[in-house]
Formats: sequence, structure tokens, C-alpha cells
Amino acid sequence: MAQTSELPKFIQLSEMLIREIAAGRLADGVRLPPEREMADELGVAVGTLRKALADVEAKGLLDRVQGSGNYVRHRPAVDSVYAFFRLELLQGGGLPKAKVLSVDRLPKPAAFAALGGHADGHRIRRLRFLGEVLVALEEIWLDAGWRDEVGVADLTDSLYYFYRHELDLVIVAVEDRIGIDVLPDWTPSAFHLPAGETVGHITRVSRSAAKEAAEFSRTWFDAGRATYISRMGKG
Amino acid sequence: MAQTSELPKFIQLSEMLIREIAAGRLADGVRLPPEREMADELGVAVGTLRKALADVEAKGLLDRVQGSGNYVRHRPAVDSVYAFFRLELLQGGGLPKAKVLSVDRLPKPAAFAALGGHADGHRIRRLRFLGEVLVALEEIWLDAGWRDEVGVADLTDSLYYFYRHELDLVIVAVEDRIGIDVLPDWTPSAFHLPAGETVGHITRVSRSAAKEAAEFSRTWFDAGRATYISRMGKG
DNA sequence: AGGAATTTGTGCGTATGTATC
DNA sequence: AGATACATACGCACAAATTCC
Repeated sequence: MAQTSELPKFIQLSEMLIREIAAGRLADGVRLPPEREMADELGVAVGTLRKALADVEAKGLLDRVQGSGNYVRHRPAVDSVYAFFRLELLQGGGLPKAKVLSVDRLPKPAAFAALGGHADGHRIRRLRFLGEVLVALEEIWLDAGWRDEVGVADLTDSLYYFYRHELDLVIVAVEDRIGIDVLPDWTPSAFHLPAGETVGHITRVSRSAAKEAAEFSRTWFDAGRATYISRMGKG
Repeated sequence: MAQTSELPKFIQLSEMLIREIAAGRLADGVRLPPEREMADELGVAVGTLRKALADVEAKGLLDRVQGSGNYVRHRPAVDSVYAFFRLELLQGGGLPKAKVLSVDRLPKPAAFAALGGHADGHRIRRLRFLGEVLVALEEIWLDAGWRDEVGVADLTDSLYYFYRHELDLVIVAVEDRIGIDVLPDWTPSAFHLPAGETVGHITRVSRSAAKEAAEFSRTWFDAGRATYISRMGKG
């Protein structure tokens, strides 16, 4: 089995920065504070912060200029955990976390049978947090063709990380469908969402040149606490 | 003007490793010595070596496995200074260096007029070393359209580095032509090469989607000291 | 099976170099 | 020319993954 532990600090940092930039709270062209100052504020060593900044730069969201500073570059799409993580706290901030409720291998519902080549799927149900705030419930179907068994322990806070490192899968497209039907077998009762606030999105993942859509996920989120930002949605 | 200094140590290290792998002296699957041991032998800090190894891994030539080791992965083409640097000492090894003899802006010879859109070109003449061994003379024509002035001080040991960082140019293709005519105005007399040992190659460079071939270079090398390895040559 | 040894990963702190302002 | 800020490099301690006995 895999680790239960948290993601490395430098990744958490880079993801947080990417998130801030992608969400627009760090506007294009903004200069970040000096690294040492920033590291002090965040309570990390300079080297750790630098590793995170290098990450962000590699993803094209930051210009690092020696002798000058670190400048935000706004880009629409990013190769990151948060490229497709688009739940935002209304007030901003909040490091994304997830708590896995269950992972079960089940026959795929008829509606998703066409996605992926296998009859079974792993049904993952998670609670999603931003900081300490519970903002959403999520149900994900991952085609069983990618892996025979998936345990709760395999999944870190970042599903994307799991896809990338454990399954060698890359997310290639996301399609949003507002108002998708809620499945009858799991209507979350803890959330009282107005109609139309339920969002389903199909996440297509692929390994190398394969084209199978192999994951499907639906999210019920609390519109009173978070907003759903759709950059590629089709309405 | 730019720096005259050497490339950073970690880049020198990664390029050396890439070179060893590309040349086949580090075979596929080979496990490198432990990092600390390797760092001691090379006389560098572990962190510096690790940065170099990360570089090599990013280029797909190395598998780094925690708790196990660093494993060589053989790949045909590499995004590196040495992807197109194919002079090899017969005995192997030797960090590539170059000494620029001259840089002059001149009208491009008729033979290369078609390469690039400008009438002028920068003619760069260099001595190339592997380690301390002088192995080749080289003449490069860089289309003046990319930059008005090029000084000796602009050029580091790695032309590729200069292209990438100063001109934002990427080498996209290389075509070798064995036995290309030696220009009458600069037949190197210090080398006595048998006929047919002269190698010319056209290096096509481009910025983003531009397709202009904008550089031409010819190399006279000492067949007694080095070999010319052509991976993409057309004979 | 399981614990010790090995090896890479992460994180910290610091000193010095180099580019920019 | 001086101050500021990022880049490189070093060394250390501990964590995590693997391998070996």
C-alpha cells in the first residue's frame, strides 16, 4: 500500500501559490515579497520555498528574475493539481484537503459504462475541505482497468498526484455539466443545495496515447461556503 | 553584455552525465553509485549532485528510485546541450569546453544566403576542447536577424545555452553532410585531416513556430583524437 | 516475517556569487 | 557604488522507501 502521510511541504506550497494565482488573488505582474521574507512568514526554510517557486515557474505561472524578484504570470491552464480543482472559498485561501470516506469496487453504473473499457469501477467518495472548512462531497468513478485494487491508504489529498505517480495517468480534458442528475443511491443529505448548484464533471484521463475516458466524478458543493469556478465548462 | 563565467557546476555535472549516457558509456539499466559516494568522488556537495541528477531525470535519461538507486535509461534524443554535440574523445570522458576565436558580423556567404531571412550573419569561430584536448575547429553562421550584435563575451562554453537563454531559440533539427566543401577563406592549417573527415552540419533553430533555418555550422575535427558520432545524420 | 542496513527524499540553515535596481 | 534580491553551493539531520540478511 502507499503512504497515508501528507504531501511534501514544498508541493503544498507550490500548489497553494498556483491556487492563489489561478484564482486571481495574485494578479498578473504582481511581485512577490523577497524569498527570505516570504519564507519567514510561511514558516519554512528559504530552500524549501525556492523549490516550490521553481515548481510554479516550471508550470509557467511565475517569472523568477535574479536580482529583481518573482513576478506572477497569469496563464489560463496549468499542469497542476488545481488545474481542475476549482472549488474556491468565498473569502479565498484555504489549503485543499480531502478525507476519503470509502473506496469500493463495483459494477459501473449504466450511465458511465461507456467511459473506459472495464465493467467495474472504483467508487471513491470523499469529503473535500478548504482549510478547515468542509465545502463539498465528491464521488469519483475510476475505471477498474487502470488498477485492480485501490485502497483508502493509496489516496493522498491530491487525487491528481495519485493518478500521476501511481497510475501514470494524465488528465487531458474536463467537461462540466451543470445540473447533472444526482444518482438515487447517494444523495448527500448533509448538504441542502438549491437546484442547479450540483455540478458534475467528466474528467478524461489517459496514459500516453490512449484515449479512453476512464474517470467520472460528481461534486456536490456548498454554495454558501464556496464557489465553483469553471474555466473550461460548457455551461 | 553577458557573463564570461563558467556554467553552474550542477549544469556541468548534468551535461557530463547526459553525455556519458548518450555516448553509451553508461549503458541502459546501469545503477549509479550512491549519491554521497558519487558526490565525494566528484568533489561536490550532495545537494549539487542531486540537482544535476534531477536535471538528468527531467530529461528522461535517469530513473531515480527512493531507497534503491539511480538507474540509467537510454533514450535516443535528449533536450540538452549535448543532444547535438557529438564529438567524442576516443577514450571517452572530457568535459566539453569552447574558446571563441572571433565573432564578426559579415554578409552571409552565398551558399548560406537561403538560411534565415537576413543578409548578414554572425560568423563565430571556435576551438573546441574535450577536457584539455583540442579536438576541433568550428565555424558557425548565425543569422543576424536574431540579434544585431553578438560579442565574444556573450558566448559561454555552450552555444546551445546561449541560444536558449539569450535568443530564446530552440534547436529543432540537425542535418549532417559528410565531406561538405570547405570554404576557401578559412581552411584550418593546424589540422591535417584526411579527405572526407570534414563534417558539416546544418543546425536548424527556431523561435516558437518560426521555421527559418538560421544557423549553419561546419566542424573540422581531429580524427586521431576524437570521433564524430552522428545519430541523425543523413550520410 | 521482520529488522537492520542502504539509499534516496525532504527540510533547514548558511555563506558566497551575481544580476538588478 | 551601494543596496537589494535571486542563484548557487555546501553540509547536516531526519524521513521514507527499498533491499538484504
